[in-house]
Amino acid sequence: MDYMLQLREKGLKVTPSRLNVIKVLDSSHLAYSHSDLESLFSKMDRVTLYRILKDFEDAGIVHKIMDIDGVTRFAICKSTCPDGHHTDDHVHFNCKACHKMFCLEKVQVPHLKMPQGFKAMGLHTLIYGLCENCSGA
Amino acid sequence: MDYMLQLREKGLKVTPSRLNVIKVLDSSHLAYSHSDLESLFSKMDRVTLYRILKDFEDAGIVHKIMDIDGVTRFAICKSTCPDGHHTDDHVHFNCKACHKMFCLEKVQVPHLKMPQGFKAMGLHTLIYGLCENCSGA
DNA sequence: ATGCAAATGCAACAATGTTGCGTTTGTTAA
DNA sequence: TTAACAAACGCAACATTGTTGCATTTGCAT
Repeated sequence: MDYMLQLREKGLKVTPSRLNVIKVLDSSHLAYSHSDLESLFSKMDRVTLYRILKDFEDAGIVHKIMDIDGVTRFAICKSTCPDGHHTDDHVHFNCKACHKMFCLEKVQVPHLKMPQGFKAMGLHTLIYGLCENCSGA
Repeated sequence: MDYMLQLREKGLKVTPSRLNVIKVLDSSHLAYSHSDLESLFSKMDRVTLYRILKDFEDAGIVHKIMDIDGVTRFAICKSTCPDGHHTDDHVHFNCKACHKMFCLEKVQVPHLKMPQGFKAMGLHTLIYGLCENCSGA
């Protein structure tokens, strides 16, 4: 594992809890809710998990997004984001059936023209529908 | 006012609380948070406000969106949405400075091509940056 | 004016997220 | 290796947001 390296590079101490969280998130392109992770690591304190996710977000290791139901979710940053400032303009897909949330890194979002006076700094695109498993395709 | 008509058409009884809420929302293209409205109508019960907004959403009078900070907000539906099923695919703009949220009805979102197997049913586009007031333009 | 269903207010609860503080642990440097 | 310090952790308490049940009030149709 060079998760240890990755953590140290960001100035974060290597702890079992952090390694567990980063391992799970990095091994899929799904966005996990806090309660997903909480039940996955039942012996970890709830507050510790909040703090780990916050630290990871600040370090640019994960990004936080809202799903269609207003639940906050966390996913690994595949493309390296500059610390603190996430450039995760990629599309997120939320399945209405299984409620999983996918990062669709490859879908390109065209630039949108803003009305006079509005200065865009970034955008979040959330698509909902049926995922590959649930669409029966 | 024909807010009364609008409410009756949707099968909702006309009450002072409902008239107040619909008046505020309809008189701007801003999306209001629950706490915005709560402090605006301080004598209204918190639960009543939740229920009014829920009823309005079900009736297609308002739509609910998340802002950039994960706060749920409500805005009037300008284009008529079919009851219960919102087609509010328009863009929302969140100002990083004043935290206001605008409905940009006129910005068109191009159709995005999904990866194999993913069936899109709708999308939310949230742009953040500086609004006309805060950009100094 | 009357009656009924719908809307409201209140209390209690659940879920999610935050803060403070004492204890434990990772890391650096002797 | 060990000692020391800062960072991370666990726990308790609290804040905010949203939900549910029930008794009371109110809008509206007759």
